[in-house]
Amino acid sequence: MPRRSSGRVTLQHIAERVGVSKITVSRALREPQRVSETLRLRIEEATEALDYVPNRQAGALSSGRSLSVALLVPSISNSVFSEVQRGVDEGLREAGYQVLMGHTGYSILEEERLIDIFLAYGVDGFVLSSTRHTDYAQRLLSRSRLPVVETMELTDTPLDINVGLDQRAAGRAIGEALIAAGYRRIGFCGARLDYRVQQRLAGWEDALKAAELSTQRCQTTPRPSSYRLGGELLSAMLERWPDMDAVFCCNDDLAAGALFECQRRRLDVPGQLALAGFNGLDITDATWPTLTTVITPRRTIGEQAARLLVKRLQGAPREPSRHDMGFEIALRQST
Amino acid sequence: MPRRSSGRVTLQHIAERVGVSKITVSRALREPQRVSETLRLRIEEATEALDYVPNRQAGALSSGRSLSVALLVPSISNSVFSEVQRGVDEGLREAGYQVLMGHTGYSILEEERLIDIFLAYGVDGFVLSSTRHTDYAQRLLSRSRLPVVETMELTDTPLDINVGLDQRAAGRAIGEALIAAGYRRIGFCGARLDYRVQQRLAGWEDALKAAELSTQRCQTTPRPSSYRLGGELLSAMLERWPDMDAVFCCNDDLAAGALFECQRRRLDVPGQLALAGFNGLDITDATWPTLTTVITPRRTIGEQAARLLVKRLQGAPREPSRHDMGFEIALRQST
DNA sequence: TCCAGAAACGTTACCGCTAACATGGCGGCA
DNA sequence: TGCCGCCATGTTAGCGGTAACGTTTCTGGA
Repeated sequence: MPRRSSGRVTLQHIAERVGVSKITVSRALREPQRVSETLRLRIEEATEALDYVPNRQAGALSSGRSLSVALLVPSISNSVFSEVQRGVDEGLREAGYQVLMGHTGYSILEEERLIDIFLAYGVDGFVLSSTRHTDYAQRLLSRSRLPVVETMELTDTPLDINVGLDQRAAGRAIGEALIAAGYRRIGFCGARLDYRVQQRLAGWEDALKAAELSTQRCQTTPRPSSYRLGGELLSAMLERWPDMDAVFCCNDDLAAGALFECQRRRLDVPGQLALAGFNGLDITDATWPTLTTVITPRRTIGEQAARLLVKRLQGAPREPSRHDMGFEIALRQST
Repeated sequence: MPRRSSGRVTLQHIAERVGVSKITVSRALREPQRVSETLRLRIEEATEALDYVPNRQAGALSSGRSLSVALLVPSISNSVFSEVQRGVDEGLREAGYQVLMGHTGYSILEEERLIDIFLAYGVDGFVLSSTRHTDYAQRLLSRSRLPVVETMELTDTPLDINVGLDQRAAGRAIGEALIAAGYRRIGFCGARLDYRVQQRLAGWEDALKAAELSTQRCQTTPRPSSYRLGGELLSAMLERWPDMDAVFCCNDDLAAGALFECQRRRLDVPGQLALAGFNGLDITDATWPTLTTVITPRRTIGEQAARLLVKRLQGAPREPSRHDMGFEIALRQST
């Protein structure tokens, strides 16, 4: 008993039109050199004439490979990750893979849910943007035996491939840069407080402690980061520590928001207060004054993740590895 | 001859463990009320014990529904679309659908490619963020008979469902607002020049012509929008039309960039030059001075798109419709 | 001339799941 | 008691592809 026929054009339709078997059509489309020239042309013509769209689900079910990869990012609106996404996308597209993106909202539970979903979709690999996962997520991943790239931060215990930068070292470096520039009463302001932000904070503390400076000027909140929040945090800090001469903001959004607040208060930057951000988003190079920041190689991280993943997808053996992509301090007008 | 068994846990494994047939397991998971209480519990237990992950590809292949929907946006880094995405995602998740996102880079050819790909993945519907498509894309969509929502802008000839706002009317409204505020030598600056920007420009011209003002102060470029570009365009405009007293930027990024350029030039905003943006991104409410803009209901558009799509996915009949979600002029400090 | 081997295409049997129909058992009612 | 109908579960036959192996035809060298 035939089920409702979806009206969809299948290999069978093309095969009948051309007068061959469907496996031949399948071959003509996937391995053209294995089919005779004339037949291949006739099949191509029929394929176009019928507007054939292959059914990847069927193909994946049969072959065990879906030619797709899941990319999980914490946030879509955060342009930090859109850069990573581009790198990943570009690298994987070249190799014939489609990237399916999900966003976790900075929650490892949501990450777990997405891993489950994308496993159900039969992806061939994962690019994650963190090194922290739930136990169940780790079990699912290791059980699946799929290649996994953990990005953005570095870890001593990678699940598989790890591509990122040393967030703590970067935090320390910007702290040292501020100290070198002569600032002594340096504050830290952080939002969201995910693991990466905590690492940056730890690095900032490292730098200040090494210079025997006080690390008390530290204002944090679990609220998500935004321009306005940058202004609010800065206001609170100025109230608590009026003598502060510099602030390292855990990301560029906060730094820009803090800068706007300074403008509102007619506070001269960097004359009365120096500001530094983190990531090197476009805005840091556009504001007046331009913002000192830590430029993170997001695009490169994405590309490298893609490159290593493709190697594994094409059969390279699994061997846990860690790739430090570094960072760069950009001293600009705000310090 | 058995093919390589993937090590994957299937319904069959659970069925054997519990001692029933796999269709019963399938039912227990999808329609729990159709299976006896005791059996259901045993099946649930086995499912958890084995970390069963269903194979959606197989399910979709068999049932003809994948419970997934494609959302195509022009750009991921543009936060305008991340808001739309959230609305869509939320609405569809409630109904049990997974959103698969793709980005077209503002190219209808890339959109066509993605439509082809997502059809191959067997999505059950599309949310597009434009009303302009290639002929082939339109053919594919109409052939597929899948529900399609075209968002962001309005059209007189929707493929199916259309949810958006009247970009031209919005452009006209901000033009009129500037005129009402007393400005007479009003410029327009636009980047990318996609269809929506062209509509805003047309609206701006409508307003100026209606007030018998010159529309010559118009600076455009096909380059993608960015903060820096806003500064560059403004510089060029100030050079060509030193008498200009207000500028409507086609989006908030340009407006913010223009504002930064004014700060750099020590040009008082709004005293010497008024600025207006478009979209109502967070930044417009954070800068100093805050930026006048047109607030577009991006989140609402996404939610409404999801709501209408779900209705169709659940069987509502197809009837082309157009939904104007409006906009709001936010007069702030920059004018 | 003969035969091995490659090239070109076909047959069969699945991948994992579900729609549709089939079956057996039990309660309720005339 | 007998029959109807429903509830819980099973059987069969695919969905649209592809892996693996088979068959036929062609080619060329001993």
